[in-house]
Amino acid sequence: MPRATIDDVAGLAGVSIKTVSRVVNNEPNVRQSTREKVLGAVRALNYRPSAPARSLAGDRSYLLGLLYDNPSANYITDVQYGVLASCREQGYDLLIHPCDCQQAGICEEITGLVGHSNMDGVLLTPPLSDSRIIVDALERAQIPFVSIAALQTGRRAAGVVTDDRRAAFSMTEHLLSLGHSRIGFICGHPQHRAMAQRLEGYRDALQAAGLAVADSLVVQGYNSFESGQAGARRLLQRKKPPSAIFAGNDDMAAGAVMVAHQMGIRMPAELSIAGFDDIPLARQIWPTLTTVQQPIKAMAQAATQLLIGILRAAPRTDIEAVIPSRLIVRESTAVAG
Amino acid sequence: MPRATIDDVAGLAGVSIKTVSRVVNNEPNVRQSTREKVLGAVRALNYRPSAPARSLAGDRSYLLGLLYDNPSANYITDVQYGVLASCREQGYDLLIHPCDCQQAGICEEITGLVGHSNMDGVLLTPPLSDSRIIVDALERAQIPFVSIAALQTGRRAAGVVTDDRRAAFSMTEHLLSLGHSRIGFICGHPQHRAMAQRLEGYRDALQAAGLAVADSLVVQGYNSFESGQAGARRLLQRKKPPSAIFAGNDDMAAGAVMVAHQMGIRMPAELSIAGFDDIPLARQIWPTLTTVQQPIKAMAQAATQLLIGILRAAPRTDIEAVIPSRLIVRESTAVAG
DNA sequence: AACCCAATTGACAGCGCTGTCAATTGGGTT
DNA sequence: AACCCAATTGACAGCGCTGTCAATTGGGTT
Repeated sequence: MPRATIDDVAGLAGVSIKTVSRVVNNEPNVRQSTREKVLGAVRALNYRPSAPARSLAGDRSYLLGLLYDNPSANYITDVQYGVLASCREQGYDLLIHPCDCQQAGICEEITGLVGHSNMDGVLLTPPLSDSRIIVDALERAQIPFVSIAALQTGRRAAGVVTDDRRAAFSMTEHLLSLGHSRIGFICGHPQHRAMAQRLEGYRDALQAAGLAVADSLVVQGYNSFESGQAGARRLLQRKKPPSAIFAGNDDMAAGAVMVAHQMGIRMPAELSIAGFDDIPLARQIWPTLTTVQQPIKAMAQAATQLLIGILRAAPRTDIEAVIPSRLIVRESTAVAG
Repeated sequence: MPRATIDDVAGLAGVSIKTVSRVVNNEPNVRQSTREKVLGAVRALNYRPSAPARSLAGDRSYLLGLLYDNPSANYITDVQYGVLASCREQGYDLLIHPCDCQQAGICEEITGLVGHSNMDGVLLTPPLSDSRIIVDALERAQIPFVSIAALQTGRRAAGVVTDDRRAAFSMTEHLLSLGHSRIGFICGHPQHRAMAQRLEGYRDALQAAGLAVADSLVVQGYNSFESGQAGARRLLQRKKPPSAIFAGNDDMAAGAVMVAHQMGIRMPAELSIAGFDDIPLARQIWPTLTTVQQPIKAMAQAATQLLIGILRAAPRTDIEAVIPSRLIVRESTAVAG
């Protein structure tokens, strides 16, 4: 049997299609008895509104986009999970779009994608959320968006963040409390604002402890496992290597762990390593990683709710929701040897 | 300026909207000169057909769904990547839908999802592809689908697989050639056909080498890291533990590696461990995993192409494309000590 | 009882395409 | 030159909804 349409429901309930539409969309000003009659017919016919018809008539698609940069694979799974949870709850569907942040014409690609699938709005993850040209392009094209990341300064937009700086501060304190005074730091990608915040938190804690921030103990990474390996190698080959390494994310920390294994350095006895994010990998390598549990799913959910709210109501802007993260101590950190 | 419609293009090109439609959809029987005139207007106006309007009028949505079971996170990233690549190429969008295979009412949930978003077809990954009730439901609802997995026996359907049995055979041979004669095996989920194939390959190789398949060396796992840990613990606590462990996938192999670390067993000197899939994790743990590189992205791409082909042409069924996989030897396997 | 006005309901156009089928075109054939 | 027929083009309905605005309802008020 073919799918029931709004006309079928209206016929069975003995009302006009407009009234069915009102009930289905939870609009006000429908008598309770009428609402029940319609809902009965909806159930009887197993009616589900046609998404394209709604979309065409109502000029909104109930479709959100999730844009992300390719390599961030480990992190994005959790983001997807959170976003989908909120989408389903609210009757939205989700299109995912990995894209290459660096690529020429990325802005046209993104606005093209959004236009073609006519999404109602998009969710942005770092590093896309940190790109001025991409955010500019979205604003110019008047595409509603929410960042799952810190807002760019001076931007009228909405975002959901965690307290990166404070969490990095706590992690550094943790290492200091274990007696480490030479703590290496592997920075994340220089263009990711969250990564800059984490470096700040590290610096703050050292200063608060009265220690100098040695340039030789801070190396540049690029968020990837491989860049973590490279960074750790540089740190561990110094004349006076650090007794602890704090990496800007878990992927890089895992790379550092790998290098330590290869160099025959025992962890945590001879070297403590800490990460940030608490991706599944943090529990799957040995020693398991002490890290900062970032509530990625919760952040993604909150961002999605925010976006849907913006789509429904008048655009509220300048919103930055902060969801706190917490320290998880596992096997990779211990008292300095 | 508002988005250009088919009428705008028709007006500018001086033809009817039907002709524009023909050109845009690459239909035959349009004079070359007309086609060029229309394409010129399309470019001039930056015209992009409205997805919902097409969908409503043409009764197809250019939307595919990718269904997968929640926990398979590590594997699904690659699948998504491959599927998306093919989708973009062909002008399709992708909706992703994690779902819980075990949950009551899963069939209604799936057909509901597909109906609501009115997808043209769906891609199935294991274990969904191995569930008779789910595949039955899709067939009953006449939803076109392709499995990124072996077909269920006796089923008229299409799927893309790799040569699981032969690859497992090769891996076992590899371990045998290193002098291991007591090789433990951690099975994958009993309801995943691919996992059963891998066990068969392991058995084949032992038999081919004239060795008995000891029941005590085969333990049941459930694909997860944790189940790999449990399985490895059981194997290594035997009076005569194996000198090598072959796990049905990399997640379980990684779990085994973790257990060996915790028990103070040196790898690969005292214990060789091998996995299957070559997920990123295989390179991120220490020692790096010897494994079977499954061409997941290629399989996903092939499956997507197959599905789109089926949607376009008359439904071809009974197709099983086989994409070969290959052995990757890393640090986790070595000559028996 | 007549009236009023907010609450409720419905008629109908129109969103931007594709499918159907009829009309037109134009080069080859007699 | 008249005709024919495949190739090409176009007219128009209709997909299933929502938005707009007008019509109706019905309880409170005078």
